[in-house]
Parts: sequence; structure tokens; C-alpha cells
Amino acid sequence: MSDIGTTGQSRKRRRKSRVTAREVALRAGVGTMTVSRAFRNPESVSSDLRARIDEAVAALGYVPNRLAGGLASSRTGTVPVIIPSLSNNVFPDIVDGISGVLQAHNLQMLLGNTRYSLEEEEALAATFLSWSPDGIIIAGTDHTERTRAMLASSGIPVAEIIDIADDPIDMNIGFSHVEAGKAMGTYLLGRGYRRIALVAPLCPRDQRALRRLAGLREALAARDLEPTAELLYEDRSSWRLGAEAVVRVVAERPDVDAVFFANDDLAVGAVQECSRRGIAVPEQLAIAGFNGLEFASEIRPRLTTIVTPRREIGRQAAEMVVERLAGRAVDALRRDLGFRLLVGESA
Amino acid sequence: MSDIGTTGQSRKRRRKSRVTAREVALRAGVGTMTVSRAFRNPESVSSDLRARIDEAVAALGYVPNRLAGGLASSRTGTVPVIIPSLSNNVFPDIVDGISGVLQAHNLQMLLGNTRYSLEEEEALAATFLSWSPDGIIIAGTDHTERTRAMLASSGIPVAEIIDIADDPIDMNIGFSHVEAGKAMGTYLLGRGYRRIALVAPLCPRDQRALRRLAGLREALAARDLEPTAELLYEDRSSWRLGAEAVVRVVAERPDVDAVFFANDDLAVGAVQECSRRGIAVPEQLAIAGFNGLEFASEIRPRLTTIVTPRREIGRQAAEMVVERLAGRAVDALRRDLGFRLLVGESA
DNA sequence: GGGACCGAGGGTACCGCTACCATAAGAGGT
DNA sequence: ACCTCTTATGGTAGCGGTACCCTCGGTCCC
Repeated sequence: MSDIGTTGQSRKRRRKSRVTAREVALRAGVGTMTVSRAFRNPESVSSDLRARIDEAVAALGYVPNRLAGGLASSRTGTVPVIIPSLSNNVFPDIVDGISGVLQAHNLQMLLGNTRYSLEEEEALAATFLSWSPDGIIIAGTDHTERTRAMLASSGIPVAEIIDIADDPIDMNIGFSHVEAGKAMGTYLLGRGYRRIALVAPLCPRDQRALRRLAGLREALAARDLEPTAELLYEDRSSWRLGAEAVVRVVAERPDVDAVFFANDDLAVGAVQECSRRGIAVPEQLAIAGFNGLEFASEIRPRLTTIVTPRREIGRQAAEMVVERLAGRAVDALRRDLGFRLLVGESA
Repeated sequence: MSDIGTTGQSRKRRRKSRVTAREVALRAGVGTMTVSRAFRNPESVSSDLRARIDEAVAALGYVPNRLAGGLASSRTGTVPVIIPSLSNNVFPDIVDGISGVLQAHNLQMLLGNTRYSLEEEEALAATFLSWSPDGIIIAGTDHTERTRAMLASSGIPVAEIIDIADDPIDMNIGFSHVEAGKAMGTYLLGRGYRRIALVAPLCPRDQRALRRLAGLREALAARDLEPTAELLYEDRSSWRLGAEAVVRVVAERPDVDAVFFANDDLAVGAVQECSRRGIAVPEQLAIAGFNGLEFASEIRPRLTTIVTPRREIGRQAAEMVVERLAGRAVDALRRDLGFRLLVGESA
């Protein structure tokens, strides 16, 4: 043991050697804790020291290591958001609402995409939780048992959004898709339509879309009616798919007088296709959509649809998480933000 | 001081006391290192011990703490993606391309949204870097000096995407927006249009949109022409904005025979508005868009636009980052994936 | 048969920061 | 003048893994 390890530093395993708080502290002639404080709560450090620290930080290009900070404090300032899709305009709106609030509170949003798979959702939840997030926002109320268990036992604020359920894991902000579907059904019935077809994507399993259909079916059942036809597609929603669907409906069930599409993308595609084929909307065939996306009101005939409070859902969910993190109790854990029937000319 | 702090463990600051590797190791009767190996490289652990560890993990519900792992190894398995917007369909496509590849390689994608602000971009880059990411993908080639410096000195693979530049920070995958604009200009000129108006959003500063306009202007200049009118909007692109823009153009410059919109959202809104107002497209007014979004081909007249390789950009960028992380050299650091002129009926 | 070699497994010193103290220096009250 | 009460600052022990060694038993080969 003459020369092995005697240098005392050759065995260090460092690779990148970023600037650390200690180096800043040395240069500024303060303790590391003061550097730490200067970053997290500048007012608690005298302006003299703060200036010296600022100088050192700038000179050395110090960037605090969040991993170390998170490990030590078990607070990371992150809030993962788990959603099933990005391609649909629905989720970007929600995410926008969330990120505005989180950003204002210095929280970092992490986005995860499940592609409508509960297995991927579970994997994402596990991954995110292993990062010790401060809170978590997740779309939907349908999860695997393990996902529920993980979230419930995580001890952090959990907000399930978009849909509402009777037994949320923790907080729940959204609206009832069943009620929304029912409202559309009631409206269509009120307009005199009786032979109604339903079209939905499954993507592969969009529970909320199915719930909207269920609500519409309920409305029909209340009048002893049932859907004249039902089309469920495995593919992603798109204008093209809506166009195909409406063609199929008309071909297979010419008696149908109205079609409810589970989302606006399908419905708009259908409206366009009808205009191409000379099918009068709504005289020959009424068309209704869901979500109230911008373009629904830009086509002619304007789409009759259900406007959903997407941005508001995101905003409130994020605010509830923030409240919780601030240690304040949140009053209504379960919030039904409702929806609005937008009557256009298509139905 | 009879009972305060005398127990010797009450002073520990633990709060959540998650299950740790040590507990798993104890239960399985192995060392912590073996637990660690069992997670990262299962083959290197004998099947006997592995089984015991698996049992303990399941029984205790152990989830490794990524913060600790990342701090110790300085590898976190994360790749932040910084984009300017989500509302536009353009970015979800790119993100999809990226996330598919990253997911396949067990890398976690983190999404950041700059809202087209270079300041927010800088803040995001700093935040993400403080999480010790393995690589980073960032939209665009225009950054603040500090952003460039941070990324360049980070020592991790950096992929700038969508646009191409002469002096990328590291890797660069995209296409030339100038060339794309020029291609559209050449096409429009070839079709006989001479009095061309340009419309773009700034959002507030979408450099790529401006470059497309610049390219178009170049094409005009080659024939000693210049744009008949230019409209730049601060608002986000939308159908409505496109509709407003086309109305304004027609009102203010009735002599305009073609309008180039910097993106399809605007262009489609314009086409719709024209059909509402009985303006014949393209006979009275030709309309061209940019991006090749799905709905561009679903309206009538079909939009003439430039199709951009969005998903492919995302895919290749992610793959280049993955290659680098695997220690392999990437052959072409700078890749121009080109674009495609899609001739519809609108111009 | 003995030593080099190999691969599985374990000990332990870190990674860089922050919670929890302890300490020191004023401030203020009597 | 003395003592308590703040307020500003620093020391230090973790947070929970992993890199870097090291040991140990078995193989292989001369």
C-alpha cells in the first residue's frame, strides 16, 4: 500500500465537474448554506453577502443542481401532467391552462403522453413518481389498480381532470361526460330527430368518448329509443375518419336523420364531406359534435356541439395543486365545471 | 429535556420515508449494490439473488429514487424538448416523432413550452439543464446568447430542430424555411400570379414564419417584384385570424391576386371566408398555406401548401441524441430533410 | 498443484444540496 | 449592566443511490 490511493484525489470519480455551491461559497467568502439561501430566499441574506454571492455566481456560471436539491429537500418543484394525447386540440388547451398557473408559481410542468393506454399511463405514473414530484395532474378517472394505488400512497396532491368520478383519488376537476352526452341527446330529440347514429373513436380506449355516447343513449332511452347505428373506430380521430364515417352511415342506414360524433374533428370532417356530396345539413342529415373547438364555428354550417371548459379545467386543477403545496386546504375537492351546448346550424 | 430529542431518532428529518434500496437489500439478504444492479442490469445478478430481490421489491413496493440515482451517476435518462407552442398542430407531430424513439430507448421526455419567447426559452433551458438531462432537443436555431452558451457548454447532445442554420450548436435537423418560402413563391409566379400579399403571425416572434416570407420575397425579387401587401399579426394564428386577414387584404388591396399565408391555419380560415363571401378561389384570389396539416386537404378547394417532414424531424433528432448517448458518433450533424410542395386547388 | 484469471457480490466514499441545529451579534427591555 | 429575543450565518449530517474498489470462490492452464 505504498502508492495506491495515497494521492487521495486520484480516485475521485468525477466526470463533468460542474460548478458547485461550495465553489461559489469559497469565492464569495461565505458558507454553502448562505449560497443556498441566496437562491431560495434572497431576502433572508444580507444585501452585502448577496452581492458577493451574485458576483461569484456570475463569474463561475453556477447553476444549482436540482437533483441534489430535490434529494436533500424532497421537494423538486415539479408537477407532472399525464394526458392521453397531444394531437387533439383538446389537450393543448388544458395543458395551456395548467402551465400558466404552474409557471406563475415557479413549478416545472412535466408532460407525459399515454396514447390512451392505461399500461403506458401506469408506466408513466411510476416513472414520474420516481422523480419525487410535488404534485401530479392526470387526465381521466379510469386507471389501473396499481396506478391508483401508487398515486394514492404517494402522499402528494393528485388532481384527476376532465372527467368527474364518484371516488376520486384525491382532487377531481372536470365535468360529467355522461351528462354532456345526455344534454346533446335531449337537444337532438327536442329538434325532432329520432333516428340517431353514434360515431366514436376508441383510440384505442377513450373512456370519456364512450361515456358521452352512453349519456346520449340514456337520453334516447328516456324516450324508449335507441341509437339507429353505432360506429366505433380504432383509429385516431381525424377529419378524414369523420368523412368516411358519415359516408358509411348514409350508405348503410339511409334512414338516419342525425349523427352524433364524439368529437369535433370527426364532426367537421363529416360536415365537409356532406357539403361535397350534396347532402344537406341539417335538413337531410343533422350533425353534432363535441368539444367546441375553434374551427367548429368557422365552417358552414356552423357545428352544433358541446363546449367544454378545457382551459378552466387546467387552470383550476393547477391552482388546487398549488394551494395544497402552500399548505392551505382546498375547499371543494371535487368540482364539476359543467359544459355548454353551442347551437350552430348543423343540428 | 426529559423527553425531547432523547430518543435519538426523532430528530431525523425524514418526512415521507419511502422504501429504500437498503430495506430491500436487508429483506433479500443481499447488499445494496446488488439491488442496484438487479434494476439496471439484471443479467449481471445470479437468478437466485434476483428472485429474492424481486420478491422483496414487490413485497415492500420499492420504487428507486431517480433523484438519488441521477445525482450519483450524473445520468438521469431524461431528454427535455423545448418548443414554442402546443396549440399549433405542427409541434404535436414533432413531439410524437420524438417521444416514440425516446420511449423505445427508455428515455423520459420532458416538454417545455416557450410561447415563442426567447426569454422563456432561456429560462426553460436553464431549468432543464439544472436537472442534468442526458440530451436536449430544442426547436429553432434562434436563441439568446446565454441560451446558446449554456447549451454549448453543457456537454450533452443538443439537437436544434425544424429550422437549419449554418452554425448549429451541435446537431441540427430540419429544413430551410427560406427555401420553402422561395419554392412557394416560384410556384405562384409560375402560375402567373404577380400581385402577391403575405400574411404571417408573429406570436410574438416566430422567426421561422418570417423566414418563409423572406424566401417568398426572394423569389419575387428574382423577377423584380415585391409583395403587394404584407400583414403581420401579433396574435396567435387561427382560422378566424386568417379570415380577418383575407378580408382586410381584399378591402385594402383589391388588386392582389394571391395571398401567401405563413401557416395553414390562417390559410384555411381565409379559404373558408372567401367561400362565404363568394370570392372565387383561386380564380379571383389564390391562397397558399404552409405546413401541410391534415385539414388542408379536407377543405374545398384543397389548399396549396408546403408539406413539412414534422414527424421525421422529431424521429431523426431523437435518434441522433440516442446514438450519441450510446457513445456512437453521428455521421451527419446537420441534416436538411427538405419539404414538399403540395399543389391543391386554392392556388 | 499453484498461481493467474474471472465473475459475482459487497463496502464505502462520494454525488451536491438542504434540514437541522448551533452560534454570534445586535436589539430591546427593565 | 444583564438577560432574553431576534436575526444572520455557518457546520454538518444526511437524502438514496451508484462508481470504484475489493474480496472470495471457482476455472483454467502450465
